[in-house]
Amino acid sequence: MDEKTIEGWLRDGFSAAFPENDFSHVRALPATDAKFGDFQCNDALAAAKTLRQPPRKIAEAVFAKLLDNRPPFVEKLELAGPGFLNMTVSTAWLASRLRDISESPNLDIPQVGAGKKVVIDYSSPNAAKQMHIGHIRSTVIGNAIDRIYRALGYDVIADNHLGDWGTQFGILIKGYRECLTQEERDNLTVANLEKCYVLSSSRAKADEAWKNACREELVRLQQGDAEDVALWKRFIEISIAEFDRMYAKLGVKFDTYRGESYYNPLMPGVVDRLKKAGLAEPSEGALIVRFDAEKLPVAIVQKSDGGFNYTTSDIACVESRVKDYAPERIIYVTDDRQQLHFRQFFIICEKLGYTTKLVHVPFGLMSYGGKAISTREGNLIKLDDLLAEAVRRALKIVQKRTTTVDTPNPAADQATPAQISLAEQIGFGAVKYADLSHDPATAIDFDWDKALALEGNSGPYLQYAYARVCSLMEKAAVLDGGDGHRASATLPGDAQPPTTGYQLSTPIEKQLALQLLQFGPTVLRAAENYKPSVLADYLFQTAQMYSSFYQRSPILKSEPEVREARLALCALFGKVLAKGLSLLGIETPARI
RNA sequence: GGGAUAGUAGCUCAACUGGACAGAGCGACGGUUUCCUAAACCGUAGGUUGGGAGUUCGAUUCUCCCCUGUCCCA
Repeated sequence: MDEKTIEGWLRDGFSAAFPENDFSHVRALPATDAKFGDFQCNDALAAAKTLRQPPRKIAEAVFAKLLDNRPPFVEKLELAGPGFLNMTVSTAWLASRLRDISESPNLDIPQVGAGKKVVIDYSSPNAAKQMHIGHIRSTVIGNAIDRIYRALGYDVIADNHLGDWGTQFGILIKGYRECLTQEERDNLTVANLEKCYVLSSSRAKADEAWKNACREELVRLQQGDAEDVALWKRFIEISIAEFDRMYAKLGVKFDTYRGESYYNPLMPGVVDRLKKAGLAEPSEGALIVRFDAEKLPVAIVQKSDGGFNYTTSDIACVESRVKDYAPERIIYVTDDRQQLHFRQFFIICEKLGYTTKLVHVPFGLMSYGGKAISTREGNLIKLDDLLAEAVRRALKIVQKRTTTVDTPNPAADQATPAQISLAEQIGFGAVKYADLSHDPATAIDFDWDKALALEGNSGPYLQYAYARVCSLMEKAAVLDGGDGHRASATLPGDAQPPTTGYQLSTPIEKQLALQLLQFGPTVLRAAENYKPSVLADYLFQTAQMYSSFYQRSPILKSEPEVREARLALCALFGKVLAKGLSLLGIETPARI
């Protein structure tokens, strides 16, 4: 038994009491209330069902075994209520655990993904359209899952499944030729593409000849007409450049941009395999897959006009990814309207013999004013505009705060580059956190003030907590006779464990220490549940705890030993906070 | 019509997958700056977890039936 793990001891206790059963799942959870101790184990209660015995009796049996074998660092073990096992650990043990975390290169995040590959499919906007607030969720949630999986040691391939193929390109090419000025064509932007699409498609609705012309362009494109293909490529390039501009602001990076067009040539092969496997059958001129056993509606894999659809292209996509990457799992982050579609094509993949774990992470669609976001509703807010407003709001506060401190001349309406950069870190952080702090499943009705909250449970609250830690470290270094640079070396890099040890001399310090121990397990839980919100919530709670501690406990002015110990605790908190925020894609400026 | 998903404080959300008295933020009210950044901290008020039944030591969580919203399929 690893003498540092409570869980090893607990599992041994359970196994000793009930040798027939498997207790590898037994866990020590943080106590729900400090009055119960530091940790609690509920598994004796949970075992009541499988062991068919009263929970209290099971707990008593385990309790006896645990007492026989109690490691020194468990100061107290109590049996409570219907069968809770409550534990109190020694401060020395806690201190040594803090030291472990502090010295661990990944802050004790379990490396469960080592040697495993995972593809994460997210963001996936449509080409030739500007990104709007509805795109935040897939991008930001997907990116956080991406970062979290990397932190767990997974080899992640972030894939942007662009909507770069389909009927809209006939309309676009026709629109490009007829609806734009020469100048607009020469300096083509996504905004202009969007404009000519709107003009062309509305014209197509009213004008049959126009509609046919669009269709003809599409056919030419599909048949590989050099001119149309060149145009299409240009549209895609311009679109990707524009997306990348947004991704740069959001700190998002993809490994590949394999859009729908990439899989287009593979679709006939998919249909062949479906037929051979006996999964697809003809119906009313189309080719369908039935899901009688699963009680799901049929999926069309080839339309009566010979065209394919999403089910087919997504199967082709799985085949392609399995072949190229051999991932252990593929994660799709899309809105929840697509749940049926995913369920269907996951089943098909399974029947085709693919063993790769396929996961759909559905999120609630973002609405605005209670209505779906669409051009037609006239409620479409461009992502660019949202981010600009976020920076504007953050800048207002940044200027108010920093003008007095740094720049004696407040006349400047013009923000300095440093102020703008800071406002971006804060504003973008606020936007991301507003989304990530919610369970992906909840639908969000967009609200400027909520999306850009700067107080309370918000991104800036966490950034502020971090900046205060940095400031504290800097002052400590100065007081120690240094030049103030030690702080930047201390954070976010290496928090030096105190020579005197983490003392944890007050209850709040012990609480904070216990909370910091939960960082690794929390990151794992966030990954297992595909919920960055689990991590966001943890970070907020931790920061609250820290702020409370910071408020009531003098640090720099304490006695040398206490001072050193508290500084170390603060530094470790800072490291955990910075790491956690980085996993959410939120930056941590040292000053704010 | 079938299915998915949600319903928790005035508002926005949590609740570690069945655990101890359901917790935060915002808003409201009241406090805290000769003191390490007040974007902070402390306190008060606010709940029949949509309704009803069931399963068991124990239900916001699981099952069934209603009600309401959103979405998907034909």
